Amino acid sequence: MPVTIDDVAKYAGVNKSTVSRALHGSYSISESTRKRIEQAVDELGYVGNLAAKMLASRRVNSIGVVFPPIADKANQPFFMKILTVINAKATANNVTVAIATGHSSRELKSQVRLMHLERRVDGFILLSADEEDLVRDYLQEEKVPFVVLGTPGKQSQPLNSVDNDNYQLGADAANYLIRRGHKKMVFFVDEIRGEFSRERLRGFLDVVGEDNCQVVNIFDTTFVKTDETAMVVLDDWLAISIIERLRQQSIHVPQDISVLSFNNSYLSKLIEPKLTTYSINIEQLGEEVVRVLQESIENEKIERVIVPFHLIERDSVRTITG
Amino acid sequence: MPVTIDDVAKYAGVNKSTVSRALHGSYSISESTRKRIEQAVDELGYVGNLAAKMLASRRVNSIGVVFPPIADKANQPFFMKILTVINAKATANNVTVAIATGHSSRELKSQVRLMHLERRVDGFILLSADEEDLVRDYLQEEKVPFVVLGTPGKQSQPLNSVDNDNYQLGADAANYLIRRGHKKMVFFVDEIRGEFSRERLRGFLDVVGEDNCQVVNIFDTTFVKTDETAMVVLDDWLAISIIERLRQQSIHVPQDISVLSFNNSYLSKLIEPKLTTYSINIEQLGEEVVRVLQESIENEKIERVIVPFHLIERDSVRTITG
DNA sequence: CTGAAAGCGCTTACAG
DNA sequence: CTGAAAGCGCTTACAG
Repeated sequence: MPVTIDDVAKYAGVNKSTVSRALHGSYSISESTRKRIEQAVDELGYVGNLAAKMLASRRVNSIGVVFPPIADKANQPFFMKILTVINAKATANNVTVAIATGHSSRELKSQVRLMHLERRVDGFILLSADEEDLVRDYLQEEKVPFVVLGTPGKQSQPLNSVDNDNYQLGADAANYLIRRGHKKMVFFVDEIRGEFSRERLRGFLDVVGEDNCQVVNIFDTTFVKTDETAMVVLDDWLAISIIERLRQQSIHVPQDISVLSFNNSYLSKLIEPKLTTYSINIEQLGEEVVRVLQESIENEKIERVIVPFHLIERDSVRTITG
Repeated sequence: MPVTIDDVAKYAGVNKSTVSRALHGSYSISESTRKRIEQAVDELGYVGNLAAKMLASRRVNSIGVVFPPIADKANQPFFMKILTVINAKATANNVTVAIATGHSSRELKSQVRLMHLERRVDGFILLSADEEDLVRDYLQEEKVPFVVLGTPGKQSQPLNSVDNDNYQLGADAANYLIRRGHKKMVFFVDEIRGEFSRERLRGFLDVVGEDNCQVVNIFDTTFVKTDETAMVVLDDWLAISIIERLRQQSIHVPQDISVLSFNNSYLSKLIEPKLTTYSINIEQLGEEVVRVLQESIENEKIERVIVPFHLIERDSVRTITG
């Protein structure tokens, strides 16, 4: 039989309400009884029963992390990494992480709904949101605390989000390439990724000008390089597959064309040439998203946080002189 | 205010104990009152409060999934996939999934310990176990139900596990290559992955014979191909980086050397040549692991399950004739 | 087949 | 600073 708060109280010779208070710091307890209680807890190896706490306090100390519908993207390494960071941060704050995964937005929503109705979690983190997003809309409707990671998409009311500044990221990429002497460029878009792809493209085009940039869908294999000297790809993985495609046409990177990509993933320094890529600071993204959620649970605050990025220069972009 | 079981009872004109029983199927309830209760549940939108259920029933309906210490491998796509499968299966059985991640075995153990002591979960799934494994040992010591995915490593008593037959996998790879005419081979091992790497190697060597196989550490870049015509690599990702390394020495796959790898990952059909690789049936692995855990929670049964594998033939292995 | 009661292990006003 | 009591929302013997 696990030891209960009553055992501790008896052992320390106080009432269980005193034990409860001593264990929560914020109440005034005499130094001596606190000592005795702490000792009792130690000697008995007491750990509070979660269910009882939840029931009595109406707080769960658990958050739900909602993955994107797996078909498109859930197994990119990004999601595993961010999950790890979120869990670390949550654990440090004494909250556990429950997850929701599914093949469709509908499935996800029904999981989220159940988790909410059963009061399994205090709030949710959406690891991504589509333009139309059942989960987001449900949560907003029900006034459940949540925060979306990345571009929040369509929203009826303001909501919590933690994001990179994708517009700025695009603009920065453009400026970097121009500084290295590039004039004509290709920008590969990926329709699946919606919003954040569009934002980066917008930032990029605003700097280089539409006339200097060919916009190509990543899955369009009919693309032919003309006078472009650089290309921007939304993700290291895609960059790798494009580099491979080009190699088969005897177009080499970076000699014939430079490649600038995003995410600084594991793979980006494993392949040849090592990729020049933007690091999107997953660590900070994860910490912020947990912090924002917790504050929102506490006091219904709404925040929009932008996390900075930085460029990792490696070998896939060359400087054009003259 | 959420609706409670009392509301439902009042609405249906019965006692709440009757409602509780009606909702759990296995009790005998007259058809008519069951109807009325179900209707009340629908109209009121009742969903049971989890904490109250847990406290009263002493069951949690939640399982913990423990990731490997992230440093080495947690962000391989395999883990994301298996998590998805586990979650799907668990959800179908009305149980939620909580996770534990960490940078070290010690960190992981302390998370697991807390989850257990607070009774947040009924049992655990270890996504991997090392030869020496603090988490496994703790769980075993405390008699907490758990199952390990993959080779269970050192164990003081029998424990639940769900695994591929790694020995058989190695032997199968050897037979396949021999059938395709290969005689001299290289087997790349990866010390990080310990046990399952060793098992596959053992199966492989037992078939081809030690004299016909050069065993090379994956991180040993001094490897020089001599008369070998085929190599076996533990994982698609590693295969890709080796193929790249060889290409720089103008050794091409599969013309100059064949490559056989494992996991049938996302990447394996994206690159050139498309990889011939073993599919390890993640779907089934995930379902089994949940089933075994639940049975173990129910009735303390111990099981050891082996999940079959199959080969996906693509372009990286060629047949040697003559 | 159903009701009344006790109990799961906590928290938190209320009093002093 | 501390105790006694009520209550959180369920489940489950016990009785009938």
